Order: sequence, then structure tokens, then C-alpha cells
Amino acid sequence: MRLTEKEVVTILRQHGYKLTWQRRVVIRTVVSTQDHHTPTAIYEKVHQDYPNIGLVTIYRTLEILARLNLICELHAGGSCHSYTIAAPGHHHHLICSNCGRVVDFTGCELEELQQSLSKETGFRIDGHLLEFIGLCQTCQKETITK
Amino acid sequence: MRLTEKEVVTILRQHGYKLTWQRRVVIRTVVSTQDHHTPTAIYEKVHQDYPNIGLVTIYRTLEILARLNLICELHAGGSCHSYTIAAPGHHHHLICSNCGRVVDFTGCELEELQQSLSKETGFRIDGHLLEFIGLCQTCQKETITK
DNA sequence: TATGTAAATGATAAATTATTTCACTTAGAA
DNA sequence: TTCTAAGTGAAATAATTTATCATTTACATA
Ligand SMILES: [Mn+2]
Ligand SMILES: [Mn+2]
Ligand SMILES: [Zn+2]
Ligand SMILES: [Zn+2]
Repeated sequence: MRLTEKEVVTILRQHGYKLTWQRRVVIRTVVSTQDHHTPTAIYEKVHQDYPNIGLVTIYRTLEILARLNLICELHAGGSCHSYTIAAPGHHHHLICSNCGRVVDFTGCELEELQQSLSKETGFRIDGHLLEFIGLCQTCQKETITK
Repeated sequence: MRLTEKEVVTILRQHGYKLTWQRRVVIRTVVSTQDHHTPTAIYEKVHQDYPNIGLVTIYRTLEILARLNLICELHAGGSCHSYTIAAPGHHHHLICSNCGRVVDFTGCELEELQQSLSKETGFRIDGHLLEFIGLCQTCQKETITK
């Protein structure tokens, strides 16, 4: 079950953030759709009803909501522009969040999950995105010494 | 095993693309590191040795290499700005590539894989990114009628 | 309910990032 | 060597994101 407007508002205030009408409107917009949207898209939607709202406020609000895990950042289908050399065949990546090192791996074994998801939702699933994120050995040591 | 410069070059030419020195330099740069890089980062790296190369060429070359699956686009740790409302607890997303509809799901069961990966690589793994991409029922029908 | 204050907003500017255009250059086939 | 389609880079433009700061506002407190 997804978070409701009320739940989001409550958590936001529990963390000491003020509830401005601008924030409420952004929250309402995000909650009231099953789609995902970019800051610009949300801005344009909101801007129709509230022409005075600023794009910066959208950015700031989304940043807060994301930090509090009240909204999720999506990747697949978007256009991230960070590249690494490929390996042949189906594989995925383990990435060091500190130095950017990338390790390839195979054997994701997601076919079963994909099948059941497809059955439950009626989606025709074309692919998946899987990445692990962490700290490589080198960066772990560095973190300790610091 | 990752692709080598030679392999990338061969496949590039097999697809009818000319091998310019600019393209070779970009390929060499991407191949010669285990990290991932943005177009700007690659540009700055290449630009040191070849001040005449244009940033546009970097973009164009990366786009081609990505389309041919010779390089991989990474997401975790990057900053994609497309959001959807969250659900409580650990969950992931199934996304329609046509209309953007998002369906949440749980039960990724990646702990085992994460364990073995951590053991093999020495990484301390902090999290994972998992998304399925496909077509929702509605968009499947639309595709058929068209 | 009125007041005070820190937090938040939005106008503006600036910085990044990405795309388009087009005259010139070049890889590679013939 | 010649020819030509493909590719390049300079420049302009567009799009996205961040920074600054005077003004406004939420809300705790009196
Ligand atoms: Mn991404
Ligand atoms: Mn998971
Ligand atoms: Zn590292
Ligand atoms: Zn759809």
C-alpha cells in the first residue's frame, strides 16, 4: 500500500518541517497518480492550478521527500549518463559508492520473480535493472583510517 | 570478462560506423578503467591529451556505444530525477516504459546473492537497486491496435 | 488571539548539462 | 588517388539544476 497524503504530511511534520501549502500541493500531486514524474513535470502540473509556485520549491520539496523516503527515485527508462565498459551477455553491476569502481556479475536469477510479477500484474516484462551498491575493499580501509 | 578495445572497435565497424581517432580515444578511455564516468568526466580526461576533441563527439560516441551494448549505463549512486510516491518498507518497482505507470512489489529475495557477492568481491554491500520494466496491460492493447 | 522568529518561498542569476545546426574534414570504399 | 557519405567541432540554443537573497509565512509561545 502506498503512502497517503495524510501519512506523508504527518511524517514531514514529525521531522520538523513546516507544512506550507506549496508542499502540500506537491505531495498531493505525487500521491494522486500511479505514474512517476520529473521535477519539471510536477511543476507544470502544479503550475496550472497554482501559477505562483516556483520551480525551485518543487526541487526543494522533492529533495526532502526523497531523503525521508516518502517518495522513491526511479531509474529504468530514465536517462542516466554514467557509463562503464560492457561485458558480453547478461550481467549486472556492483558499484562502489565512494570510488566508482564497478564489478560485473552474472546469475541474477530473476526469471521466477519476473514470471510471477507478470502473472499478477498483467505486465509484459521486457527487462530488469539490478545493481548492488556498497564500498570496495580499498574504500572500506580508507574509511576506517579516517 | 569485459570487452577489450579491439573487440569494441571490431563490433563498431561491423555495424558500419567509421573508426575515427576520436572514437578510438573515447573507447580506450572507457576500456582502461574499472570506474564509471559521465560524458563530462570522459571529456575532461580525453581533453588533456587531445585538446581538439569536442564534447559533442563524446556524447555522440557514447550514445552509439550504448546502443550497441558496448558500454553499460549505470544508475545507482547517480541522480535520476524521476519520482513516485513511496510505500512502507523494502520494496521495488515495476514500470511501464510507455505510460510510466508504477507498480510496487516486495519479495526481491536478493540477500543470498548479496552475501555471495560480498564474499567473492570483498565489498561491503549497503543496498541494491532493482526495477522491472515492461508494458502494462493498457499499453499492450494500444500497441496491438496501432 | 497576537507576536516573534526561524524556516521557507520565489525572483533572479548563474552554473551545468544536453541538443541542434551547419560548414568543414576525414575514413574508407572504389 | 579520388570520391563521398559519414563524422567532427564551433557556436548557438535549450534544458536542467543550483545558488543567492530580500520577502513572506508557519507555527511555537506568550
Ligand atoms: Mn538512473
Ligand atoms: Mn529489494
Ligand atoms: Zn571504492
Ligand atoms: Zn503503460
